[in-house]
Amino acid sequence: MPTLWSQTLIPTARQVPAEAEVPSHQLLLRAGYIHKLGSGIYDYLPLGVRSLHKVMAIIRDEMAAAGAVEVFMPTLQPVELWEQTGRRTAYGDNLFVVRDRHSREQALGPTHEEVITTLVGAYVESYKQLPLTLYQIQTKFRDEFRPRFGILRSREFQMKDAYSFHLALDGPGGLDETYRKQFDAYCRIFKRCGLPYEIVEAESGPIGGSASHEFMVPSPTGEDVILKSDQGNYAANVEKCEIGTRTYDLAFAPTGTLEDVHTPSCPGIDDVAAFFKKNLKTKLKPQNMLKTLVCRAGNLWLIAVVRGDHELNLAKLRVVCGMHEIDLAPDAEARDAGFTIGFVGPHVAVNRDDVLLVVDPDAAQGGFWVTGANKIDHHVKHFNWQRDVITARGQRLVRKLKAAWENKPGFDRASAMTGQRDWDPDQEILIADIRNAGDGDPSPQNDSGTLRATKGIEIGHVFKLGDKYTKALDVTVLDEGNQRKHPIMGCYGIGVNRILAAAIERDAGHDDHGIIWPASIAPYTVLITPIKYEGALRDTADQLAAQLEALPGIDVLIDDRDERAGVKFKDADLIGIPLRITIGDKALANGQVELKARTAQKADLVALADVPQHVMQLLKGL
RNA sequence: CGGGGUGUAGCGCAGCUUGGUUAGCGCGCUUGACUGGGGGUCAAGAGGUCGCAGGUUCGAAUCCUGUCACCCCGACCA
Repeated sequence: MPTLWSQTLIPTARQVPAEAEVPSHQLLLRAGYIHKLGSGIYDYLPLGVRSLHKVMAIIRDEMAAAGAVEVFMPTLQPVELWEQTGRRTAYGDNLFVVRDRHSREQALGPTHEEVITTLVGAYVESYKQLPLTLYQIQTKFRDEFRPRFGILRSREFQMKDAYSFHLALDGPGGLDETYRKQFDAYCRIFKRCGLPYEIVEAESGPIGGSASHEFMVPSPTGEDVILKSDQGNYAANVEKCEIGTRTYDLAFAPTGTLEDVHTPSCPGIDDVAAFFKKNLKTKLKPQNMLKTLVCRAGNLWLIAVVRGDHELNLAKLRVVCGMHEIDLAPDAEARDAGFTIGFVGPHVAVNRDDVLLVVDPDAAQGGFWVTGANKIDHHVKHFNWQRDVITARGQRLVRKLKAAWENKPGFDRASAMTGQRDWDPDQEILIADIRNAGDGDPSPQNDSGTLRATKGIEIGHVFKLGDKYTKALDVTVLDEGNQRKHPIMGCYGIGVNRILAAAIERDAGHDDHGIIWPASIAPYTVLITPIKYEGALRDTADQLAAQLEALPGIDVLIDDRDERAGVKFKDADLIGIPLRITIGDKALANGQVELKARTAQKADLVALADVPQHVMQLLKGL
C-alpha cells in the first residue's frame, strides 16, 4: 500500500537546528528522519525507520548468502562476563553500567563477544558442529566521551555483529574461509547500499586479535584518518599504518655544546617553540625537537622518543616491545619516579637501570636538537645521541636492561619481532617505527610509494579474534582426536545507522536542496506529487501508486497535502526520494505525467501507460 | 575530566551590560479571505514555569550563589 503523506509523520523544517554541524546530521533533522531526545540519543521517525529497515534487509540477505544465521542476544549483560575477559577495564568508561534493584551491576552491551561465546559454549560440543557463524542486529550502547555528529557518533546505535567459530585457521571450515566470506559479503552489502567504500588494514583495538580490515566511506567529515599509498597497493588507518624503511644515524657529530635553556612554564612542544621565537629571537621548528614520552610497563620505565612534530603510536610501541601492558605513565607516578614531566629528555636514561629507550628513526638522527633538560623549566639545545646518551650510558647497562625486559612475564618475542625494529646491542638503543604515519611518509611496501592521508567514516570492521574469548571463558569443543580445543573466532561488525549518515555524507549524497539517497536505501523509491489531491489528479495518483507498488522493489509515497506546489517540491527535494512523479492538469489532459529523478535537472513528460516501464528503467541507474 | 559557550513559544533568535506595568521578532501552527507549478498575500488568533533551586530587592528574564541540561575545542573511540 502506498503511504499518504498526511497519514504519516514527516516533520520537515526550513531552519537548521543550531547544534548540527555536518550535512548528514542537519539533513536528517531537517528532513524529519530523526529527532534528538538527549545527547547522543535519537528517535527514528517513519522515514528514518524505513531507510534503516532497508539497510537491514540488505544485510540479512547477504548474511544468509554467506551462511550466517541470525540470533538475538540481550542488551543487558552480567558485568561479570566483562570482568572475566578483562574488558571491563579495557573498555573503561565507555562501558555503560547500570545497577538493578539488588544493586547488582549489569552492562549495556557495546558488543557481544562475551555473550555469543557463552552461548556457543553452552551448546556446541563437537567439531562436527563447526564452523558456525551467528549474527544479530541489535541496539548497542557506548557511553561515548563525546557524542557527536548526530547519528555518526551516538551513545545508542544499531549494529550488525556476526561471530564465527572454528577449530582451524586455514582449510575448509577454517577462520580464513569465513573471514573471506564475510569480507566479500561486506563488499556486496556496501555496494548494494550505494556507498563508495575503501578497505583499509586496521588495528583491532580493545577487541583484540590478529587481523583486521575496516570499510570506510571517504568523506571530509569522517573522524578516521586513512593513509593510502600513491602506488595504490596499500591502505591502512592511522592507528595501524606502518611506515616504510627509514634510515637513521646516531653517530652524527654534535652541532655544539649541550647547553641548558631556561624555559619557564613551557612543558609542551608548541610552548617551547613559541618561547624560542619570542624570548630568544630564534625560530625553532617542532621538527627540531625531540618529544620524550614516559611510558610504564610494570616495574620498568619506557622512554619513547619521537620527533616534535610526530605522534607516538602506543599500539606500535606495544608490538615493538612485545608487551601489551604498556601505557603512558600517569603524570603523578612518573614524577614520583623522578621524571620531570614536561621537561624530560632522552638522556634521563643515562644513569638509570630501569629505563629502556625506544626511538623512532626520524628522531634517531644527527643535527640540531632541542629537548627536555630533565630539570623543571629547562630544555637543552645541541642534544646529540652519540655523546649524550650512547657514550654516556655504556653497553653493560643496556645489555642488562635488555635481558630484564625480555625476561619479563608477558613478553611476547614473536609479537616483538613482527614490528619493524632494530635492537642492535652496539647501538644501545631500540630503534623502531613507533609513531603515527602521516601524509608524505614512505609506503611500507618500500616500492617508493608515498602515503597520502584522507578522512573516512568507518561503516564496517572485520577481525580475526583468535581464541581470546574462548580461552577467557573456557569454552572448548572436542576435535576429531577427542581432544578439548578452544575454538578460534572471527568477528564482523557493521554500523547500521552509520550507513545512513555515510550515504548522505558521500560526495553525491546531498546537494543544496536536500538528501540524495541511493535508491536501495531510500525510504520510498517513488514520490507522487499531485498538484492537487482531488478529482482526476487524485485518481491518477492512486492508480499509478497501486500500479507501481505491484512492481518488485518499489514503494510509493503520495504527497496528498493541501499545500502549494512550491512547498511540495521543496520538501520532495529535502527528503530525497529518488524518483518524483508530478501530476498536473495540463500534462494530464494529454494523458501524461512528469517523471523526474532527484538528481535530474528537468522532468520528462511520460504517457501514463509508460510510467512503470520508465520508472524501472530509471531506477536501474540509481 | 579540563577550557570556552548557550539555556527565553515547536524551530531560529532579540531583550540581560544600566532590574521597573500586558516579555518581543522571524519561521511554523489555528481560523478566514484572496491565491494556486519551486517554501504566496492580507487579516484575526492560539501558544511562555524566561532550564531548575535558593538569595539580594518594594520589584528579577535581567544582579549573586548553587545545580542540571545541551553545544564547541582538547581526550587514542563502532
